[in-house]
Amino acid sequence: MPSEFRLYNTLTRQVEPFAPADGACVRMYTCGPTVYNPAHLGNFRTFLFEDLLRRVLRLRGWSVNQVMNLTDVDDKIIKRANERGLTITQVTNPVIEIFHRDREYLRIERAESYPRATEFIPQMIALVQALVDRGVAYQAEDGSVYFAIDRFPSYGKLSRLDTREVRPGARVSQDEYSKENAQDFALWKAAKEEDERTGAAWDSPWGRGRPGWHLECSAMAMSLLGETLDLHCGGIDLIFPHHEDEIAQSEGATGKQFSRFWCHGAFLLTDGTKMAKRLGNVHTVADLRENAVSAAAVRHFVFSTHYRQELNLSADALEGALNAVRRIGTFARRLEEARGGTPALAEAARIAVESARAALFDDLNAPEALAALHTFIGAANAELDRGGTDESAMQEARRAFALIDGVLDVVPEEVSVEAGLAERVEALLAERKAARARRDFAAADAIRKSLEAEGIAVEDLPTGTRWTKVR
RNA sequence: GGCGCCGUGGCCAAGUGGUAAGGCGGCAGACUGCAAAUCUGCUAUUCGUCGGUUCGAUUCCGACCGGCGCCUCCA
Repeated sequence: MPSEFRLYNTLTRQVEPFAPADGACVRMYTCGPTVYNPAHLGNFRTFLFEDLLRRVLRLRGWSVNQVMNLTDVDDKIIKRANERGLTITQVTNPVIEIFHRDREYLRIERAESYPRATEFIPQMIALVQALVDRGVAYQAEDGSVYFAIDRFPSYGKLSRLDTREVRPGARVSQDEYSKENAQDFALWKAAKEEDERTGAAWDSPWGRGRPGWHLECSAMAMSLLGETLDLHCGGIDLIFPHHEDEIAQSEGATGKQFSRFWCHGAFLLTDGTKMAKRLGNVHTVADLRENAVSAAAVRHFVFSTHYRQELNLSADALEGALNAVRRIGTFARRLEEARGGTPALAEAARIAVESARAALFDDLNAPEALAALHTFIGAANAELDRGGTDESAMQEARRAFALIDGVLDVVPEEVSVEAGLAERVEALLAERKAARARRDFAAADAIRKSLEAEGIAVEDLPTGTRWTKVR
């Protein structure tokens, strides 16, 4: 199947054809979490977008080498470690564990590597050295090393911001470091007392210190993926300054293009505003689990809006996703159990795959892929109602569903059944069957109602009665 | 102040210079002892407002109104 894959590139502000430079493996770097606090759903929206991207890249036929960094040394981590009398590692280790648990809950595929900033200090120092050698970085009086943006002419090409002036209304930097130029950013920060105390200081040619935030990503990306990446992704708020600075550092050191494509996911909002820790309106994966919001529902919710569009988290939207995903789950089971199909089923399957691929390859149009899936489910259900004995049509339908769901991954998980429950339910259902046989529907309905009250759905099918635990 | 995004039915949300996908919800019908699931039909003469370009605009341009984001903590 030919189909060109197209992706929006922040560098050019256009949707462009994309393919990996070597034609086979996409080398992508995705900015990961700063691990001082469990990541919130806003962070996960971005990670979900990246999960979608890597799955679509594979659907297109490429392999993927994804790196997601874990920023395990930074101001907030040091602050927290200091407050609690811990080392930064003692702060970050448990948070990293939570990150992976949340990641798995949301069915976000494991990236090929999760480098920790603290494990790449030598590479970072080498990068700073290269920049100093090339004359685009300097050590200031405070001992820190800064990148001199006016010695890097293309600075600003990604964000297209006029960095010359800081206007009224802009947040003003309260920098405690001394720099030549207000826009220069720290590559290497001279160690302070609390850095030493929390294990956040390393030896370097410029004295004890620690890496600047931007430096971490450049060093890890280039160490693990080479000097020119195919793709670099993150949240839209990283465009400036983080990604702009990464470009400056990396290209300033190598003279080569750092990343061919830059992709940014839009924000997740809560109550109409950005979800951010400092605004105190964050929701986490833990909140979702408490409210029995399945991963499938979250994915459906997130993928129902294009990744470059803001998305507002609301109870109504989540509820809608939960219901939609229930229909998908019912259909998935029905597909497994069906014996045969019809020619029209096969035709619907072909259309679904074609539409979903076209949508996904067109700048990750997940909402449209979801629509293709739903349209397929409607058509397939109608055909299945009609019966049919065509085995190959059935297989084609299963393949189509597996292919699309292999990207979206929106079938709700089965609710686990605790020991002993099955026997108890079966016993009650036997009683109910007897009641129905003697047409004592009041008794039969009472049993069904009591089971439903504890989260057991009872359905009478032509083939017999089936029960499922729904929560 | 600079830069940028958005405004589509009750809710969520695609999309296109040629006459509005899909989901949720709701209503009616089929099926069922009744339900559930599923199916069928209905649910925006209209895409923030006002102008302009055009044979034709929701889609292009301009203004305005409303919401949001970035301008060195930030997914």
